[in-house]
Amino acid sequence: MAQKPSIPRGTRDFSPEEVVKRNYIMDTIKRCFTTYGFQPIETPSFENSETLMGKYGEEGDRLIFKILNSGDYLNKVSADVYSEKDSLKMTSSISEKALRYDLTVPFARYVVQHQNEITFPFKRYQMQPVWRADRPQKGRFREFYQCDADVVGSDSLWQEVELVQLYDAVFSALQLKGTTIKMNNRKVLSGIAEVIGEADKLIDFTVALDKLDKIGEEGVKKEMREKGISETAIDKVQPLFTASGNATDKLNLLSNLLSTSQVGMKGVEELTFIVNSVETLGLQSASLEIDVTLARGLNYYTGAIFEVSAPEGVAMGSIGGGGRYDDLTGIFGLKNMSGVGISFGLDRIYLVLEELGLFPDTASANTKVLFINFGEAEALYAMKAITKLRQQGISAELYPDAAKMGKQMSYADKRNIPFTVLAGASEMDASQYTLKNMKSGEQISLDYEGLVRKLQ
RNA sequence: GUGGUUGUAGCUCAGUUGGUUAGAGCGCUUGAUUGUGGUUCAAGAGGUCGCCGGUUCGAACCCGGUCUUCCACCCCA
Repeated sequence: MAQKPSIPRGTRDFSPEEVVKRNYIMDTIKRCFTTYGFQPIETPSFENSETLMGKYGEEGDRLIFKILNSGDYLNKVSADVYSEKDSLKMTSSISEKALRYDLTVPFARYVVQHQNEITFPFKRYQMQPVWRADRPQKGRFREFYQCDADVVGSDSLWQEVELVQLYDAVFSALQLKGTTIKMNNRKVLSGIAEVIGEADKLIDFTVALDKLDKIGEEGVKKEMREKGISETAIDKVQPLFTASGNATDKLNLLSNLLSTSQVGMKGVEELTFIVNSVETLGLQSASLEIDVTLARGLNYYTGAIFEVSAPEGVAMGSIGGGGRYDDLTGIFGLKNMSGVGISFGLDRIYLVLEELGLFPDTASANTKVLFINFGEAEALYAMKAITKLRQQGISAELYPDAAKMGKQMSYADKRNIPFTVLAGASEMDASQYTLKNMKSGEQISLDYEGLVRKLQ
Protein backbone atom coordinates (compact mmCIF):
# COMPACT_ATOMS: atom_id res chain seq x y z
CA MET A 1 0.00 0.00 0.00
CA ALA A 2 1.25 3.45 -0.85
CA GLN A 3 1.84 6.11 1.79
CA LYS A 4 -1.56 7.01 3.25
CA PRO A 5 -2.77 10.45 2.26
CA SER A 6 -3.59 12.89 5.02
CA ILE A 7 -4.89 16.36 5.69
CA PRO A 8 -3.12 19.22 7.47
CA ARG A 9 -3.39 19.32 11.20
CA GLY A 10 -6.37 21.16 12.59
CA THR A 11 -8.46 20.55 9.46
CA ARG A 12 -11.21 17.98 9.05
CA ASP A 13 -13.12 15.98 6.47
CA PHE A 14 -16.87 15.86 6.93
CA SER A 15 -18.91 12.72 6.26
CA PRO A 16 -22.41 12.91 4.73
CA GLU A 17 -23.96 12.62 8.22
CA GLU A 18 -21.79 15.43 9.54
CA VAL A 19 -22.53 17.73 6.63
CA VAL A 20 -26.25 17.19 7.08
CA LYS A 21 -25.97 18.08 10.77
CA ARG A 22 -23.82 21.11 10.06
CA ASN A 23 -26.33 22.28 7.49
CA TYR A 24 -29.07 21.92 10.07
CA ILE A 25 -27.23 24.32 12.39
CA MET A 26 -26.39 26.75 9.62
CA ASP A 27 -29.93 26.72 8.24
CA THR A 28 -31.31 27.42 11.70
CA ILE A 29 -28.94 30.31 12.28
CA LYS A 30 -29.59 31.67 8.80
CA ARG A 31 -33.34 31.56 9.34
CA CYS A 32 -33.02 33.52 12.58
CA PHE A 33 -30.67 36.06 11.01
CA THR A 34 -33.17 36.63 8.21
CA THR A 35 -36.02 36.99 10.70
CA TYR A 36 -34.09 39.76 12.41
CA GLY A 37 -33.56 41.61 9.14
CA PHE A 38 -29.93 40.75 8.41
CA GLN A 39 -28.77 40.35 4.82
CA PRO A 40 -26.07 37.98 3.59
CA ILE A 41 -22.74 38.99 2.10
CA GLU A 42 -19.64 37.00 1.27
CA THR A 43 -16.03 38.09 1.04
CA PRO A 44 -12.95 36.37 -0.42
CA SER A 45 -11.21 33.67 1.56
CA PHE A 46 -8.00 35.65 1.30
CA GLU A 47 -7.33 39.35 1.57
CA ASN A 48 -4.40 41.62 0.95
CA SER A 49 -2.04 41.23 3.88
CA GLU A 50 -2.22 44.88 4.85
CA THR A 51 -5.97 44.54 5.32
CA LEU A 52 -5.48 41.94 8.03
CA MET A 53 -2.06 42.53 9.57
CA GLY A 54 -1.98 44.61 12.72
CA LYS A 55 -5.71 44.35 13.34
CA TYR A 56 -5.63 41.56 15.89
CA GLY A 57 -2.60 42.50 17.94
CA GLU A 58 0.81 40.91 17.86
CA GLU A 59 -0.58 37.51 18.77
CA GLY A 60 -3.09 37.75 15.96
CA ASP A 61 -0.45 38.54 13.36
CA ARG A 62 1.39 35.39 14.29
CA LEU A 63 -1.77 33.33 13.83
CA ILE A 64 -2.59 34.64 10.36
CA PHE A 65 -1.87 32.19 7.54
CA LYS A 66 0.25 33.98 4.97
CA ILE A 67 0.12 33.04 1.32
CA LEU A 68 3.41 32.78 -0.50
CA ASN A 69 3.72 34.98 -3.58
CA SER A 70 3.56 33.23 -6.92
CA GLY A 71 6.53 32.99 -9.21
CA ASP A 72 10.14 33.52 -8.27
CA TYR A 73 9.34 35.25 -5.00
CA LEU A 74 12.85 35.00 -3.54
CA ASN A 75 14.26 36.89 -6.48
CA LYS A 76 12.31 39.97 -5.41
CA VAL A 77 13.69 39.97 -1.88
CA SER A 78 16.35 42.62 -1.39
CA ALA A 79 19.79 41.30 -0.59
CA ASP A 80 19.76 43.08 2.79
CA VAL A 81 16.56 41.50 4.02
CA TYR A 82 17.67 38.12 2.72
CA SER A 83 20.97 38.16 4.54
CA GLU A 84 19.40 39.43 7.78
CA LYS A 85 17.30 36.27 8.04
CA ASP A 86 14.62 38.26 9.86
CA SER A 87 11.42 36.31 9.30
CA LEU A 88 9.14 39.25 10.07
CA LYS A 89 10.78 41.51 7.53
CA MET A 90 11.08 38.72 5.03
CA THR A 91 7.37 37.89 5.29
CA SER A 92 6.25 41.23 3.96
CA SER A 93 8.39 40.83 0.87
CA ILE A 94 7.52 37.24 -0.02
CA SER A 95 3.82 37.31 0.96
CA GLU A 96 1.25 39.89 -0.06
CA LYS A 97 -1.91 37.92 0.66
CA ALA A 98 -3.27 36.13 3.72
CA LEU A 99 -6.18 33.88 4.63
CA ARG A 100 -9.08 35.52 6.39
CA TYR A 101 -8.66 35.38 10.20
CA ASP A 102 -12.19 36.39 11.13
CA LEU A 103 -15.24 37.91 9.44
CA THR A 104 -15.32 41.26 11.20
CA VAL A 105 -12.26 42.91 9.69
CA PRO A 106 -13.13 41.84 6.12
CA PHE A 107 -16.61 43.20 6.81
CA ALA A 108 -15.16 46.55 7.89
CA ARG A 109 -13.14 46.59 4.69
CA TYR A 110 -16.29 45.76 2.73
CA VAL A 111 -18.26 48.59 4.34
CA VAL A 112 -15.57 51.15 3.60
CA GLN A 113 -15.10 49.94 0.05
CA HIS A 114 -18.82 49.87 -0.73
CA GLN A 115 -19.94 52.77 1.46
CA ASN A 116 -21.66 54.55 -1.41
CA GLU A 117 -23.81 51.54 -2.33
CA ILE A 118 -24.77 50.66 1.22
CA THR A 119 -27.89 51.97 2.93
CA PHE A 120 -27.17 52.59 6.59
CA PRO A 121 -27.76 51.25 9.15
CA PHE A 122 -26.48 48.13 7.40
CA LYS A 123 -27.35 44.78 8.92
CA ARG A 124 -25.33 41.97 7.41
CA TYR A 125 -24.74 38.34 8.21
CA GLN A 126 -21.93 36.20 6.95
CA MET A 127 -21.22 32.48 7.37
CA GLN A 128 -17.86 31.45 6.02
CA PRO A 129 -14.74 29.58 7.10
CA VAL A 130 -11.83 31.38 8.73
CA TRP A 131 -8.28 30.17 9.30
CA ARG A 132 -5.89 30.47 12.22
CA ALA A 133 -2.38 29.05 12.47
CA ASP A 134 -3.12 28.02 16.04
CA ARG A 135 -2.24 24.80 17.78
CA PRO A 136 -5.38 22.63 17.72
CA GLN A 137 -7.21 21.37 20.81
CA LYS A 138 -10.70 20.13 21.51
CA GLY A 139 -13.07 22.56 19.85
CA ARG A 140 -10.16 24.49 18.37
CA PHE A 141 -9.33 24.05 14.75
CA ARG A 142 -7.16 25.74 12.19
CA GLU A 143 -10.06 25.93 9.77
CA PHE A 144 -13.50 26.64 11.21
CA TYR A 145 -16.73 28.45 10.45
CA GLN A 146 -17.93 31.67 11.95
CA CYS A 147 -21.51 32.87 11.63
CA ASP A 148 -21.59 36.62 12.20
CA ALA A 149 -24.37 39.16 12.38
CA ASP A 150 -23.33 42.83 12.61
CA VAL A 151 -25.01 46.21 12.38
CA VAL A 152 -23.03 49.26 11.28
CA GLY A 153 -24.16 52.82 11.27
CA SER A 154 -26.26 52.98 14.39
CA ASP A 155 -25.36 53.95 17.95
CA SER A 156 -28.69 52.78 19.29
CA LEU A 157 -28.55 50.43 22.23
CA TRP A 158 -31.62 48.71 20.81
CA GLN A 159 -29.16 46.88 18.58
CA GLU A 160 -27.54 45.32 21.63
CA VAL A 161 -30.95 44.40 22.96
CA GLU A 162 -31.87 42.77 19.64
CA LEU A 163 -28.60 40.89 19.46
CA VAL A 164 -29.23 39.39 22.89
CA GLN A 165 -32.66 38.35 21.64
CA LEU A 166 -31.05 36.92 18.51
CA TYR A 167 -28.70 34.77 20.56
CA ASP A 168 -31.69 33.52 22.50
CA ALA A 169 -33.69 32.91 19.31
CA VAL A 170 -30.95 30.79 17.71
CA PHE A 171 -30.20 28.65 20.76
CA SER A 172 -33.91 28.19 21.42
CA ALA A 173 -34.48 27.10 17.81
CA LEU A 174 -31.65 24.59 18.24
CA GLN A 175 -33.34 23.27 21.42
CA LEU A 176 -30.16 24.15 23.29
CA LYS A 177 -31.55 25.20 26.64
CA GLY A 178 -29.68 26.81 29.48
CA THR A 179 -27.12 28.86 27.62
CA THR A 180 -25.76 31.89 29.42
CA ILE A 181 -25.21 35.16 27.60
CA LYS A 182 -22.56 36.94 29.57
CA MET A 183 -22.36 40.67 29.09
CA ASN A 184 -19.93 43.34 30.15
CA ASN A 185 -18.98 46.78 28.91
CA ARG A 186 -15.62 48.10 27.88
CA LYS A 187 -16.47 51.47 29.40
CA VAL A 188 -17.01 49.79 32.75
CA LEU A 189 -13.58 48.19 32.51
CA SER A 190 -12.01 51.53 31.56
CA GLY A 191 -13.82 53.13 34.47
CA ILE A 192 -12.48 50.56 36.91
CA ALA A 193 -8.94 51.00 35.65
CA GLU A 194 -9.46 54.75 36.05
CA VAL A 195 -10.79 54.75 39.60
CA ILE A 196 -8.07 52.42 40.81
CA GLY A 197 -5.45 54.66 39.24
CA GLU A 198 -4.17 52.17 36.67
CA ALA A 199 -5.71 53.60 33.52
CA ASP A 200 -2.52 53.00 31.54
CA LYS A 201 -2.54 49.29 32.41
CA LEU A 202 -6.08 48.69 31.18
CA ILE A 203 -5.19 45.75 28.93
CA ASP A 204 -3.01 43.95 31.48
CA PHE A 205 -5.65 44.58 34.11
CA THR A 206 -8.53 43.22 32.05
CA VAL A 207 -6.63 40.21 30.74
CA ALA A 208 -5.80 39.23 34.33
CA LEU A 209 -9.35 39.87 35.57
CA ASP A 210 -10.73 37.73 32.77
CA LYS A 211 -9.02 34.67 34.19
CA LEU A 212 -10.88 34.80 37.51
CA ASP A 213 -12.99 31.69 36.96
CA LYS A 214 -9.97 29.82 35.69
CA ILE A 215 -7.12 30.64 38.07
CA GLY A 216 -9.11 32.02 41.00
CA GLU A 217 -8.84 35.20 43.04
CA GLU A 218 -5.28 34.63 44.23
CA GLY A 219 -4.11 33.75 40.71
CA VAL A 220 -5.55 36.95 39.34
CA LYS A 221 -3.99 39.06 42.08
CA LYS A 222 -0.66 37.39 41.48
CA GLU A 223 -0.81 38.14 37.77
CA MET A 224 -1.81 41.75 38.47
CA ARG A 225 1.15 42.19 40.80
CA GLU A 226 3.47 40.72 38.18
CA LYS A 227 2.15 43.24 35.68
CA GLY A 228 3.00 46.05 38.07
CA ILE A 229 -0.45 46.90 39.32
CA SER A 230 -0.27 48.45 42.77
CA GLU A 231 -1.46 46.81 45.96
CA THR A 232 -3.89 49.65 46.73
CA ALA A 233 -5.40 49.25 43.27
CA ILE A 234 -5.89 45.53 43.85
CA ASP A 235 -7.58 46.28 47.17
CA LYS A 236 -9.97 48.62 45.45
CA VAL A 237 -11.14 46.00 42.98
CA GLN A 238 -11.66 43.46 45.74
CA PRO A 239 -15.48 43.77 45.52
CA LEU A 240 -15.33 42.49 41.93
CA PHE A 241 -13.86 39.17 42.94
CA THR A 242 -16.83 38.37 45.10
CA ALA A 243 -19.52 40.05 43.01
CA SER A 244 -22.66 37.97 43.18
CA GLY A 245 -26.40 38.30 43.02
CA ASN A 246 -28.57 39.28 40.11
CA ALA A 247 -27.94 41.90 37.47
CA THR A 248 -29.41 44.68 39.58
CA ASP A 249 -27.11 43.86 42.49
CA LYS A 250 -24.07 43.88 40.24
CA LEU A 251 -25.12 47.15 38.62
CA ASN A 252 -25.49 48.72 42.07
CA LEU A 253 -22.06 47.49 43.03
CA LEU A 254 -20.60 48.98 39.87
CA SER A 255 -22.41 52.28 40.37
CA ASN A 256 -20.87 52.63 43.81
CA LEU A 257 -17.42 51.66 42.64
CA LEU A 258 -17.50 53.88 39.56
CA SER A 259 -19.34 56.95 40.87
CA THR A 260 -16.31 59.16 40.25
CA SER A 261 -15.67 57.92 36.72
CA GLN A 262 -17.64 59.52 33.93
CA VAL A 263 -16.84 56.81 31.41
CA GLY A 264 -17.51 54.09 33.95
CA MET A 265 -20.93 55.48 34.78
CA LYS A 266 -21.74 55.68 31.07
CA GLY A 267 -20.98 51.96 30.83
CA VAL A 268 -23.19 51.19 33.80
CA GLU A 269 -25.96 53.23 32.19
CA GLU A 270 -25.67 51.24 28.97
CA LEU A 271 -25.69 47.92 30.77
CA THR A 272 -28.72 49.01 32.77
CA PHE A 273 -30.67 49.93 29.66
CA ILE A 274 -29.92 46.60 27.98
CA VAL A 275 -30.67 44.53 31.07
CA ASN A 276 -33.95 46.34 31.74
CA SER A 277 -35.09 46.13 28.13
CA VAL A 278 -34.28 42.45 27.82
CA GLU A 279 -35.99 41.77 31.11
CA THR A 280 -39.16 43.50 29.93
CA LEU A 281 -39.17 41.76 26.56
CA GLY A 282 -38.23 38.35 27.96
CA LEU A 283 -36.02 35.55 26.71
CA GLN A 284 -37.12 32.03 25.71
CA SER A 285 -34.34 29.75 26.92
CA ALA A 286 -31.14 31.71 27.51
CA SER A 287 -30.28 33.82 30.50
CA LEU A 288 -28.54 37.18 30.42
CA GLU A 289 -25.92 37.74 33.05
CA ILE A 290 -23.60 40.59 33.89
CA ASP A 291 -20.06 39.38 34.22
CA VAL A 292 -17.68 42.10 35.30
CA THR A 293 -14.72 39.83 34.70
CA LEU A 294 -15.59 39.32 31.05
CA ALA A 295 -12.84 41.11 29.19
CA ARG A 296 -12.03 38.94 26.26
CA GLY A 297 -12.49 40.04 22.79
CA LEU A 298 -10.45 41.99 20.42
CA ASN A 299 -8.88 45.27 21.20
CA TYR A 300 -11.43 47.15 19.16
CA TYR A 301 -14.47 46.64 21.39
CA THR A 302 -15.55 49.95 22.93
CA GLY A 303 -18.98 49.29 24.45
CA ALA A 304 -20.87 46.09 25.13
CA ILE A 305 -18.98 42.81 25.19
CA PHE A 306 -20.80 39.49 24.81
CA GLU A 307 -19.83 35.92 25.30
CA VAL A 308 -22.07 32.88 25.30
CA SER A 309 -21.24 29.80 27.29
CA ALA A 310 -22.73 26.36 26.76
CA PRO A 311 -25.20 24.95 29.29
CA GLU A 312 -23.68 23.94 32.59
CA GLY A 313 -22.01 20.55 32.54
CA VAL A 314 -20.74 20.76 28.98
CA ALA A 315 -17.00 21.26 28.83
CA MET A 316 -16.61 23.70 26.01
CA GLY A 317 -15.20 27.17 25.66
CA SER A 318 -17.43 29.96 24.50
CA ILE A 319 -19.81 29.13 21.67
CA GLY A 320 -20.33 32.73 20.67
CA GLY A 321 -18.97 36.17 21.24
CA GLY A 322 -19.37 39.75 20.14
CA GLY A 323 -19.54 43.37 21.07
CA ARG A 324 -19.70 47.03 20.11
CA TYR A 325 -16.85 48.73 18.28
CA ASP A 326 -17.28 52.45 17.83
CA ASP A 327 -14.70 52.96 15.16
CA LEU A 328 -13.92 49.74 13.38
CA THR A 329 -14.01 51.21 9.89
CA GLY A 330 -11.76 54.06 11.05
CA ILE A 331 -8.69 51.96 10.36
CA PHE A 332 -9.79 51.86 6.72
CA GLY A 333 -10.50 55.59 6.59
CA LEU A 334 -14.22 55.81 7.32
CA LYS A 335 -14.77 57.67 10.58
CA ASN A 336 -17.69 57.76 13.00
CA MET A 337 -19.21 54.50 11.93
CA SER A 338 -20.28 52.52 14.96
CA GLY A 339 -20.84 48.82 14.70
CA VAL A 340 -22.04 46.06 16.94
CA GLY A 341 -22.14 42.38 16.19
CA ILE A 342 -22.21 38.82 17.43
CA SER A 343 -20.66 35.62 16.25
CA PHE A 344 -21.69 31.97 16.50
CA GLY A 345 -19.03 29.25 16.60
CA LEU A 346 -20.56 26.61 14.35
CA ASP A 347 -18.01 23.91 15.09
CA ARG A 348 -18.34 24.26 18.84
CA ILE A 349 -22.13 24.39 18.72
CA TYR A 350 -21.93 21.13 16.75
CA LEU A 351 -19.87 19.49 19.48
CA VAL A 352 -22.27 20.68 22.16
CA LEU A 353 -25.39 19.48 20.31
CA GLU A 354 -23.68 16.16 19.65
CA GLU A 355 -22.74 15.73 23.29
CA LEU A 356 -26.28 16.48 24.42
CA GLY A 357 -27.92 14.40 21.66
CA LEU A 358 -29.90 17.35 20.37
CA PHE A 359 -29.78 16.74 16.64
CA PRO A 360 -33.27 15.94 15.33
CA ASP A 361 -33.82 12.82 13.22
CA THR A 362 -34.78 15.00 10.31
CA ALA A 363 -31.19 16.17 10.32
CA SER A 364 -30.28 12.94 8.57
CA ALA A 365 -32.02 13.20 5.21
CA ASN A 366 -31.68 10.00 3.20
CA THR A 367 -32.97 8.00 0.28
CA LYS A 368 -36.44 6.71 1.08
CA VAL A 369 -36.67 3.70 -1.19
CA LEU A 370 -34.17 1.45 -2.95
CA PHE A 371 -35.27 -0.58 -5.98
CA ILE A 372 -33.64 -3.97 -6.20
CA ASN A 373 -31.98 -4.63 -9.55
CA PHE A 374 -32.92 -8.02 -11.08
CA GLY A 375 -31.55 -7.47 -14.57
CA GLU A 376 -31.90 -5.33 -17.71
CA ALA A 377 -35.65 -5.49 -18.31
CA GLU A 378 -36.49 -5.31 -14.60
CA ALA A 379 -34.18 -2.31 -14.14
CA LEU A 380 -35.99 -0.42 -16.88
CA TYR A 381 -39.32 -1.25 -15.22
CA ALA A 382 -37.91 0.05 -11.91
CA MET A 383 -36.46 3.18 -13.49
CA LYS A 384 -39.85 4.12 -14.91
CA ALA A 385 -41.29 4.14 -11.39
CA ILE A 386 -38.19 5.83 -9.93
CA THR A 387 -38.39 8.64 -12.48
CA LYS A 388 -41.98 9.35 -11.55
CA LEU A 389 -41.33 9.08 -7.81
CA ARG A 390 -38.51 11.60 -8.08
CA GLN A 391 -40.82 14.00 -9.89
CA GLN A 392 -43.08 13.70 -6.85
CA GLY A 393 -40.15 14.70 -4.67
CA ILE A 394 -39.62 11.22 -3.24
CA SER A 395 -35.95 10.29 -3.13
CA ALA A 396 -35.59 6.91 -4.78
CA GLU A 397 -32.72 5.00 -6.31
CA LEU A 398 -31.99 1.84 -8.23
CA TYR A 399 -29.19 -0.45 -7.13
CA PRO A 400 -26.92 0.02 -10.14
CA ASP A 401 -25.89 -3.60 -10.69
CA ALA A 402 -27.87 -6.82 -10.86
CA ALA A 403 -25.87 -8.09 -7.91
CA LYS A 404 -26.95 -10.82 -5.59
CA MET A 405 -30.02 -9.94 -3.69
CA GLY A 406 -28.44 -10.34 -0.30
CA LYS A 407 -25.84 -7.77 -1.25
CA GLN A 408 -28.46 -5.32 -2.44
CA MET A 409 -30.57 -5.75 0.68
CA SER A 410 -27.59 -5.32 2.92
CA TYR A 411 -26.69 -2.12 1.05
CA ALA A 412 -30.16 -0.74 1.86
CA ASP A 413 -29.71 -1.88 5.42
CA LYS A 414 -26.36 -0.21 5.92
CA ARG A 415 -27.53 3.02 4.41
CA ASN A 416 -30.61 3.00 6.63
CA ILE A 417 -32.94 3.20 3.66
CA PRO A 418 -36.39 2.50 5.15
CA PHE A 419 -38.01 0.81 2.12
CA THR A 420 -37.02 -1.47 -0.72
CA VAL A 421 -38.99 -2.41 -3.81
CA LEU A 422 -38.74 -5.83 -5.36
CA ALA A 423 -40.01 -5.91 -8.91
CA GLY A 424 -39.14 -8.98 -10.98
CA ALA A 425 -40.86 -10.86 -13.78
CA SER A 426 -44.02 -11.74 -11.85
CA GLU A 427 -44.54 -8.14 -10.60
CA MET A 428 -43.94 -6.80 -14.13
CA ASP A 429 -46.58 -9.13 -15.57
CA ALA A 430 -49.10 -7.86 -13.05
CA SER A 431 -47.94 -4.18 -13.17
CA GLN A 432 -47.24 -4.41 -9.46
CA TYR A 433 -44.43 -3.56 -7.03
CA THR A 434 -43.52 -5.49 -3.91
CA LEU A 435 -42.76 -2.89 -1.22
CA LYS A 436 -40.78 -4.07 1.75
CA ASN A 437 -40.57 -2.19 5.02
CA MET A 438 -37.02 -2.76 6.16
CA LYS A 439 -37.78 -2.20 9.81
CA SER A 440 -40.74 -4.53 10.23
CA GLY A 441 -39.89 -6.87 7.36
CA GLU A 442 -43.48 -6.58 6.15
CA GLN A 443 -44.04 -6.89 2.37
CA ILE A 444 -47.06 -5.80 0.36
CA SER A 445 -47.91 -5.85 -3.31
CA LEU A 446 -49.02 -2.50 -4.76
CA ASP A 447 -49.66 -0.75 -8.06
CA TYR A 448 -47.84 2.52 -8.77
CA GLU A 449 -50.52 4.70 -7.16
CA GLY A 450 -50.41 2.60 -4.04
CA LEU A 451 -46.62 2.86 -3.97
CA VAL A 452 -46.76 6.66 -4.08
CA ARG A 453 -49.34 6.76 -1.31
CA LYS A 454 -47.19 4.56 0.93
CA LEU A 455 -44.01 6.51 0.31
CA GLN A 456 -45.33 10.04 0.58
C1' G B 1 5.21 30.03 19.89
C1' U B 2 6.37 27.00 25.10
C1' G B 3 5.78 22.30 27.92
C1' G B 4 3.70 17.44 27.98
C1' U B 5 1.08 13.34 25.43
C1' U B 6 -0.31 9.92 21.43
C1' G B 7 0.53 6.88 16.80
C1' U B 8 0.34 -1.17 15.75
C1' A B 9 -5.19 -4.27 10.29
C1' G B 10 -10.76 -0.22 7.60
C1' C B 11 -12.22 0.93 13.27
C1' U B 12 -11.25 0.21 18.78
C1' C B 13 -7.16 -1.66 21.05
C1' A B 14 -3.48 -5.94 23.17
C1' G B 15 1.71 -6.94 22.36
C1' U B 16 6.15 -9.59 28.57
C1' U B 17 13.61 -7.52 30.23
C1' G B 18 14.85 -5.97 22.96
C1' G B 19 14.70 -12.41 20.55
C1' U B 20 11.75 -17.05 15.28
C1' U B 21 6.14 -16.30 11.40
C1' A B 22 3.03 -9.10 15.26
C1' G B 23 -2.46 -10.68 17.79
C1' A B 24 -7.95 -9.90 19.48
C1' G B 25 -12.84 -7.88 18.90
C1' C B 26 -15.71 -5.35 15.44
C1' G B 27 -15.96 -4.46 10.22
C1' C B 28 -14.84 -6.49 5.18
C1' U B 29 -14.98 -10.77 1.31
C1' U B 30 -16.89 -15.70 0.27
C1' G B 31 -20.04 -19.79 1.53
C1' A B 32 -24.26 -22.26 4.40
C1' U B 33 -29.11 -19.32 1.59
C1' U B 34 -29.67 -18.89 -7.32
C1' G B 35 -36.26 -13.59 -4.83
C1' U B 36 -34.82 -11.30 0.85
C1' G B 37 -30.93 -7.42 4.87
C1' G B 38 -30.34 -7.39 10.51
C1' U B 39 -29.22 -13.06 13.95
C1' U B 40 -26.09 -17.50 13.70
C1' C B 41 -22.13 -20.76 11.85
C1' A B 42 -17.69 -21.75 8.74
C1' A B 43 -13.64 -20.16 5.82
C1' G B 44 -10.67 -16.12 3.87
C1' A B 45 -8.33 -11.41 2.77
C1' G B 46 -6.02 -7.42 5.10
C1' G B 47 -0.02 -4.63 8.65
C1' U B 48 7.17 -1.27 5.61
C1' C B 49 4.20 -1.39 13.76
C1' G B 50 3.30 7.21 11.51
C1' C B 51 7.89 8.68 8.74
C1' C B 52 13.47 9.33 8.62
C1' G B 53 17.89 8.23 10.98
C1' G B 54 20.85 6.02 15.16
C1' U B 55 22.26 2.12 19.03
C1' U B 56 22.38 -3.44 18.70
C1' C B 57 24.16 -9.90 16.34
C1' G B 58 18.85 -8.64 16.50
C1' A B 59 14.09 -2.97 17.34
C1' A B 60 6.79 -2.46 17.36
C1' C B 61 9.79 -2.08 22.05
C1' C B 62 15.82 1.86 23.44
C1' C B 63 17.78 6.98 21.55
C1' G B 64 17.39 11.52 18.21
C1' G B 65 14.64 14.20 14.58
C1' U B 66 10.08 14.98 12.05
C1' C B 67 4.76 14.68 11.18
C1' U B 68 0.15 13.63 13.62
C1' U B 69 -3.43 13.24 18.13
C1' C B 70 -4.99 15.03 22.59
C1' C B 71 -3.90 18.24 26.95
C1' A B 72 -1.95 22.65 29.62
C1' C B 73 -0.03 27.67 28.73
C1' C B 74 -0.57 31.86 25.26
C1' C B 75 -4.69 33.31 22.80
C1' C B 76 -9.44 32.35 21.01
C1' A B 77 -14.99 30.55 18.15
